This record gives sequence, C-alpha cells and structure tokens, in this order.
Amino acid sequence: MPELPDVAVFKRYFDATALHQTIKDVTVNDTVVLANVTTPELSARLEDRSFRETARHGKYLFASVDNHDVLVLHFGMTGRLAYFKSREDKPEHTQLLCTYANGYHLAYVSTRKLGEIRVIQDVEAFLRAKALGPDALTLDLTTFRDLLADRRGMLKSALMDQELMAGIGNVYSDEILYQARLHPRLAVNELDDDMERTLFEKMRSVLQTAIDHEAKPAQLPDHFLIPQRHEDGQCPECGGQVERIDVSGRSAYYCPSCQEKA
DNA sequence: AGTACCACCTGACGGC
DNA sequence: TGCCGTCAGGTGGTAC
Repeated sequence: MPELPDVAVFKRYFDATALHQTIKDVTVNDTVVLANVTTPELSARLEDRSFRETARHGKYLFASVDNHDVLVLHFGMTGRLAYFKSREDKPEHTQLLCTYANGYHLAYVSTRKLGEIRVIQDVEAFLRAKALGPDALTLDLTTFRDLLADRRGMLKSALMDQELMAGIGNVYSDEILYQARLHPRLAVNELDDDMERTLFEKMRSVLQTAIDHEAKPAQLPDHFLIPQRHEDGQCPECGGQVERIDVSGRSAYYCPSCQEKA
C-alpha cells in the first residue's frame, strides 16, 4: 500500500503517538527487515532514548532520535505502523516493536517484509546514496518541467521513477494520469506545456486530497479512479469500463475513452 | 536511457 | 479440503 500519501499519514500518526517518550525496549521479529543494523545495535541505539521529530521524503519516513541517529522506515508493499497499549493488541507480522516507559508500544508491521529499517546519521547523504529525486509534493512546476524535459519513455514509468521524483507508486500514478486525462503509455516527450501544467497540478491535488482523506480508498472523493481499480471498475466520468494494461511490468488501470493516447 | 524480467517475501483468491 | 498458479500498492539487479 504505502506510497507518498500513505507514508504522510503514517508520519502524522507517528507524530501524534510516538514522539518524546523514553523507549525502554526494542524487539525485532525477523531480521530480514534490518538493512544496516543488527538487533543488538538497534537496541543499543534506541533504548533509553526518544524520538524527537519525523520527516518524510517520497516513501521514506525518518524519525530522528535524541542522540543524532535517524531511524529510517520504508514500508515496502505491506508495511504500516500501530500504536497500542496492551501486548494482546500486538498485530500479526509485527517486525519491530518499541516499548515505551509508559507501557505503550509502537509496532512496525509488515506481512511481506519487503520494506526495510535502517539507522543513519545524515538524511541528505542517504537521499543522495539512494539517488532519490525531489519529493513529489514539494517540487515546483519549474522543477517538474525540467525533470520531464529530457525524459523519454512512457508517462506512467516517469511518474513512478523514484530517481526522477520520489513518492508516486503504481496506484497513485494511475490516479494522477486519470485526473489529468492522460494515457499511461503516452510518451513523455509528446506532452505540450498545457498538458505538463495539468499533470503537475493533478499530481499535487491527487496527493494532497489523498492525504486529507487518510489515504483510504473508500474515503476518497467520488471522482477518483482508485476505488474502481479492479475488474468491472467503472469510470467515474463516463461510466465506461475501466481497463487494465501492462505498463513496464505493472498493472495500469485507466479509462480508454477519457484518457486519450494523443 | 528505458524496458523487460527475475528476485526478495507472504497471503488471498480462483480453478480443479 | 487441498494443491497450484496468479496476483498484489515496494525496490534492486541484470541483460538487452
């Protein structure tokens, strides 16, 4: 699930629950989610410390610790957070559990364990190492135009390329293209200035609207395509059948009559 | 540079 | 009920 809007909601959740409390215990379930630390190292880094603040870039959440470390959380396809009081409420597939002095727990939950947890000291250096592009919700129109200027290939692939811009995944790229009424396979260099502007504005509004609605498909506005991303899905605009095609190995849903290819 | 395909993981779902 | 293939919103590596 986690694309930019989801991670933005996780950040809000983290900020509302897990900051400024002393961490008394750290438990790791499966070390496969640990990218650059061992369980003992992670415990040593976090125990008797607290999280000071968080930041988000693309699909990454950064939680700074009051010792200059930064805990990096990436959620893969199935990751999420859960804050709860009773151990009985610990979700299945909890991979990392932080227990606070007040007895509450923060869990990093991931069924498929495709995400990762790491500890870094320098966020900027991390972003450079990953070669991540600017955050899709932070970049401005001029930057957006520059990024697309010397890009070839298909529109959907470009939106999803984390090195071009960070945060957009398979689902939200479909939504942005639908709102902009552009075909997912349209070549980037076929876009004129107006289409670029529209795409940029829809990118912003789609991401922000999703965040405002907790990134829950069922709560999204009626004119969104996301709830229709399935067999038998209907276009909110024309009522026609939503179609599924392959675009660079991912399934793209779109409306063939509203999203012209050229 | 961009695309296709595989790998990493697990669970849900449909067909037999 | 059980087994099997397929698919799922993530990234990373390799080969064209």
